[in-house]
Amino acid sequence: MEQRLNDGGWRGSSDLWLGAAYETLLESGVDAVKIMPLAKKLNLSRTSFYWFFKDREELLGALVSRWREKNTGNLVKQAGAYAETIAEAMLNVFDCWLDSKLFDSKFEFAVRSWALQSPEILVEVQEADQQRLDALMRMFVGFGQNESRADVRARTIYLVQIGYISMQTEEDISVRMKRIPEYVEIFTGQAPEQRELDRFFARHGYSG
Amino acid sequence: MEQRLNDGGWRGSSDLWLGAAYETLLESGVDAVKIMPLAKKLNLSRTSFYWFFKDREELLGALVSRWREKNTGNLVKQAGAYAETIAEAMLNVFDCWLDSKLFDSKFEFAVRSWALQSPEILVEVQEADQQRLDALMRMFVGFGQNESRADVRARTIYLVQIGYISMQTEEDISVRMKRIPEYVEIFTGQAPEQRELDRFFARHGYSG
DNA sequence: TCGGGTGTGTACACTTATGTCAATGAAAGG
DNA sequence: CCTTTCATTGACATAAGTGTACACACCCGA
Repeated sequence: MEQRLNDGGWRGSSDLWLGAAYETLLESGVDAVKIMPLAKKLNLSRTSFYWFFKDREELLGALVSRWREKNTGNLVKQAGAYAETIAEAMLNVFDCWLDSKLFDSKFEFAVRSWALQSPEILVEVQEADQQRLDALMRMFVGFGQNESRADVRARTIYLVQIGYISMQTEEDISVRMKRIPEYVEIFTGQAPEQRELDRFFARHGYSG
Repeated sequence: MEQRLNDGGWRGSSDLWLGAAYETLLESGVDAVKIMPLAKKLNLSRTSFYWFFKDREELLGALVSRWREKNTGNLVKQAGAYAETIAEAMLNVFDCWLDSKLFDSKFEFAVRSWALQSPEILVEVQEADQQRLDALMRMFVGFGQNESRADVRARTIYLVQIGYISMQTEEDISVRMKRIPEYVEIFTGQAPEQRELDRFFARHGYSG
């Protein structure tokens, strides 16, 4: 093949392989994350992988770390963000579902599917679920809901989102925005103020 | 090996292989549904598979048919079942989530994960989602909700369930039953009557 | 300029999967 | 009994993946 020096620098790196693994995981699931195909994708020799990672296991481990660090952290943060009303707090959480910088839905689904076939990953996922549900529950309790009510409401919004991810729908942002007010009312039992909605729409660059 | 005649009859059949494939799909995902491992599981020679199925593709196709025929049908049926109030109608739908004869959650999740890596399966899943959402929406419209409200409510209950499945939680039936009244109220905006709940609990053999 | 660290590639040994083919075994009916 | 049908098998050819060993090229600092 003889294409060394093609871009003036040295090619490979740990992140290159990890990035390719990430993409493949999202597109085709864990079982497709194999060294040979990744090498083909990157136009590198298969064996050069072993310079950066001990073996395939180590690569998969790096993938899980990436997921853990991104998704759970931001959701917990948004659930605890400042808000005057429960409706506003709810909209803060919705930020996650609409901004891929805060929550990576495809990654989330890929990892959950992975958990199907790996007990270790299942444990990871269940720990994440617990942390996220706790954060949402604290949000409702903070706005005066009793424990049982807060538990079911926290579950509802979390499950709706996990379900939405699992549906793998590709919808226009405006379609989703139209449903937001109804969702807020169902989830919190309280309709959002127009100014709360306006603030929300504005920060997502949507003029409703 | 030599264990032929072990149960008085002849061993193999199309259903035997399909059954093994089903179990493997649920435990480990599509990529684990391979002929060699199935043969090992069944203690049969790998090649005898090809008497019943043309190839692996045909086996996977049979698996999808099984899923399609079971899950969507029952959900649509329950959503259209007789009910006096919206709360009662809701409880009819809940039957699916609590009775594995009506809806096979693990199968559902396995197929959805499969859809991640196969466009054909993704199409199947999305068609199923549409049919199910439509049935739920008709239910709400039938009880006097307007279109937009019915749409969001239908989505909410469906997504909560898909999300629940996707969480792969193993919970005691009593834990789930305790949440039922709250869910009914959140989903329909109307609390269920005690007699409605009693009828529901009774048919699931639960004395709340 | 020379040598050590850093990447990369070729060759090898091994494993697991796929699907075809021809041979065979058992049960059942005439 | 002999043939047919259903069911199973082992041998074969092929493909795709894993990881190791070792040689080679490139870059930088002494």
